[in-house]
Formats: sequence, C-alpha cells, structure tokens
Amino acid sequence: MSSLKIYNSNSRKKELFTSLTPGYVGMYVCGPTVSGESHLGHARPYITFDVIFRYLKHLGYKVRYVRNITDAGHFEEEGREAEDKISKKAVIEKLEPMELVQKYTNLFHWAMEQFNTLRPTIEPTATGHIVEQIGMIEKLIGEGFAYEINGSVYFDVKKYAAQYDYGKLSGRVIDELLENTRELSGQEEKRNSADFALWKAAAPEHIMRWQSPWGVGFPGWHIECSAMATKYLGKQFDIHGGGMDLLFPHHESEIAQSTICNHETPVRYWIHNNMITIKGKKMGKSYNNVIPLTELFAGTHPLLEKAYHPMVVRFFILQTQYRSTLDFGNEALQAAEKGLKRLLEAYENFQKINGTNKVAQDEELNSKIIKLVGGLDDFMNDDFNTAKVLANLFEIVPVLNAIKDKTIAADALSIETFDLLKKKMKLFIEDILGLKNFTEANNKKLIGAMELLIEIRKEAKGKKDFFTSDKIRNQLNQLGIVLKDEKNGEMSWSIETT
RNA sequence: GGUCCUGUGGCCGAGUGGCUAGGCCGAGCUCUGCAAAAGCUCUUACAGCGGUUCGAAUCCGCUCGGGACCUCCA
Repeated sequence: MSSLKIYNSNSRKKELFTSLTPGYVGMYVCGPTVSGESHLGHARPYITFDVIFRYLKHLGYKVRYVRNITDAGHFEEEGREAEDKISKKAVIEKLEPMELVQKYTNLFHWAMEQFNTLRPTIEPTATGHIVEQIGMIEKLIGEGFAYEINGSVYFDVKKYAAQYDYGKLSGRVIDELLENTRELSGQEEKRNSADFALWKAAAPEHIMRWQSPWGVGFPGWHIECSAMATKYLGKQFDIHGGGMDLLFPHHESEIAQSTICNHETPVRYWIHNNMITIKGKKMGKSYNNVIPLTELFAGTHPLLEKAYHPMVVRFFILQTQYRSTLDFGNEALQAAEKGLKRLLEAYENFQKINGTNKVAQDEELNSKIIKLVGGLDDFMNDDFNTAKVLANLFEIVPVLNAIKDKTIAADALSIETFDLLKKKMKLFIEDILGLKNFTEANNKKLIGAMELLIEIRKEAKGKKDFFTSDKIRNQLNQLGIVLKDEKNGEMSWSIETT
C-alpha cells in the first residue's frame, strides 16, 4: 500500500507525511469566530479536517486535534477606529458579550454535530488563554521583535524579515509589504505598515478588556493561535490547517511570532482548504452572498430551492478535492442528494447479504472489485482525495445492487472478497468519510407499522387485489414514504427528503 | 496595481503526457400487474491560438475569461 502524502502549502509540493513523534500527530485548525452565525463557507474546513482527523486515526495515529474558539473580538478594520467586533454587535443586540459568544458557540457546536464531525480533542477559547498570550507577547518584547507604544504592542516585521523568510508561506514579497504606503489612520503608531498588533490598548467603550503589563487592552489578531498551539501541541507540531484566506496575514504572522518565541519553526505541514463559491464568487460577508447553516438546513434562504440535509452538504463537499474551489448551486446540491442516497442505500442493503462460495465464480469481477477497494486507500493517501474515493465507491455500487437483485449471483465473488468489501465500505463510508443515513426511517414504531402495511400489501398482491395494493403504495407516497417492489417479491421503503 | 490560482461535456466535478474518473440530468432497453427502484447501453469535453513531443486536457508561450490574497474573513 502507498503511504500518506500531504500537499504542504509552505513548500507547494506533496510531501511524504511523517509525524514528529512516531505514533502521534498534533494538528491545529483555526476555529470559528463566534461573533456571528456560521455559514456554508465555514462548513468546508471543519468537514475537510474532520476527514483528515478521522483518516489519521484510521492510520493508527493518536491524534491531538486542537481547534480554537475565537471568542475575543478583534478590531473590525485595521487603522480605522479600533472597535471590538463583539462589543459592537453586543451593543446593537443588547446582549452581554459573553452571552453572544455563548449563543454562537452553541449554534456552531450544533451545526458540527449535524455534519457528523468528531469533536476536536481540545477546543480552547481565546478568552481562556489571555495569560498565555500576554506571556508570549512579553517574550517577543524580550527577544527584541516587538515594541510597545501607547499601551499597544506591535510585532516588528521588518526586523523579523531581515533574518527570516517572512512571506514564504503566502508567497509575499517583504519589500512590497514594507513599501505599502497606504495612508490609514491609526497606523502612525507602527514603525512599519507591515507590522501587526500583538496587543491593543482598549478604548473606554470596549467591553472586552483585560489588564496587561501595557495597560488595559485586548489581544491582537494572530497571537491566540500561536499561544494555544504552543501550549497544547508544543513548540513544533505536525499539521496546521485552515482556509486559504487565512494564509496571509494570519498564518504568516503566526509563523513569525512562534518562530521568535520558541526558536523553532512551528509547523511541519500546512494544509489549506479552498473556498466555497457562489456563481464563482467566494462566499463572504463583503459579497453579501452568505448562506447561514441554519437557513441552509431549513431551506429558508432566498438562494435555495429547498432544504439541504447536513449530510448532503457534507457529501457535496467531499465530492471535490479540498484544494479546489467548490461552486455552490441548487442543481449541484440536488445531484449530491440523489447520489448520496443511492450510495447509502446500496451500501446498507449489501451489509445484509453474505457470500456463499469460497472461490469466486467470476474471477474477472472479483479482481475488479479487489482493485477498486484497494484504490480507496491509495486515494486517501494521495492528499486526501475524497473525490476519487467516492468515484470508486460509486463504481462498486452497481455490482452491489446487482447482487442484491440477483442479476449477479452472490457466488460471483468469493467470501473473502465479500467480507473485504463489507469491511472497507463501512470503513470508508462511515468511519473515514463520516457519512450516515439521513432519512428518518429509524423509528421502531414506524418500522413496525411499515412492516404491517407491507404484509397487507403482499397479501393483496397475492390475490391480485391491485386496488388495495396500489392504495397502500399511493397513500404512503403522499405521506412522503416511497414503497418499492423488489425483484424477489420483497418490498422496501424509504422516506423522501423534503 | 502587485502576488498567486484557475478555465473540463446541460450542471457539479476527478485527472498521473499515451489507457476518454465519478455524480446528477437526458435517450433507449431489460425486469415489472402498474409504478418506483435497480441493471445494461448511449449522446455531449477538455477557453482560443501557437509551440515542445512519436503522442498533450495534462508541459511551455501568448490572448481572452473567472477567481483568491494584498483589509475582518473558512
């Protein structure tokens, strides 16, 4: 079998993955800013890294997956009146900042659960790590790479760039950054416009504020991730992930801070997921095209033709390689919904069938299946290519259905292949891709009632009483329950999604 | 303006220089009391121009289009 290769944003190449400590992986992913509701765009990194988390675990690593909650507001727009995002909205909504933060944290957790993502190992909050952040800033000042002025502290990018490669990760040229002479008010404190804030003095109206050696203020944009990653993963760790839009300045600055503070390059593999677009444009507040997750699931947003189940969204995202943009559209989502249903139905039905023969009667088919199954591991190892994994799974689906319908005899495959297939299908569909049945056909009482109806319908059909049998099927259909006659005389049913 | 990415069939998308992923839609067929599902088969493709090569969707150049970052942003 192949070994895991990861595309490292820092080297712009696929690299063979080895962990720093054999058997263990430390992974940090930039989490949500809980000053507002999460939208479809946010779903991508968390689902992407959930699959990466699951896959690393499958490979046998003990993974510490740290994903922060940014609950301390940053300033709205650098240079303008420094205004804490959270405090601003709190005033509008007449809420306590922490009440607001709690509300959106809860909502985020709810959405993540809908997506069937596993909980991170540690989910630290920025406000819970003010002490660590202050400690780090003090160190940076001590090292001579940060300076205090008027109660604010800035990182000296020019000095850093003279010794280190600032801009490597994001492909930025330092001289151009330093030349950037854009006139922005509030910048005059900085030695250079490329410098970034580590600590900002808080204006009196700021509600979120903490005491620090430099006066009352709040932490800068990037320091929280550096502080928490260092605390929980060490001075150097394996994987750091996030959206591509965080490449600069966020991750670039994280590297700078941590490098000076810890005297080590912090991250070995940088992984960045691409954006979700709508009509080719990134989903973002400034474009006015965000679809909040609650509205996506409920189908209430004007851009939506219908509601989309979280599992459909998850599948939709995994059908694309994580480094490509993914264009949202109703047609595409509906295609995903149908495809996922077909995949899961075939998968679930097949789990109930057993092989019969030791030796495969159809050697060609048997080896084709083994090859398709083997490809699954290779595709995951090739920079987590879930799109190709799904393609292979879909190539297997017709075979599974044909076996169920007995168009292909069960003994076409050997028992060994049967078991391999069952095991791997479960592994990839459920454990790694994290997909699961999303219809509501799991109520015991409903199942019992359906069994009764099916029995009555079978009797009616046996007597050629098609009036009754059609009545049962048609009425159920109106309720959104689809009854299907199987080839073997059995009947199956499923609940339509709305 | 600077840096970088990208342009694949009706839609979403994968793609290693040679072997036309996959999903959805469409057409036909089979099974079936009917229906649905399922299975089988088929159609539509690599933005344009030029170059490298025995051979390019895949490499290079140019043109045109789209996007991201440079400012909070997944």
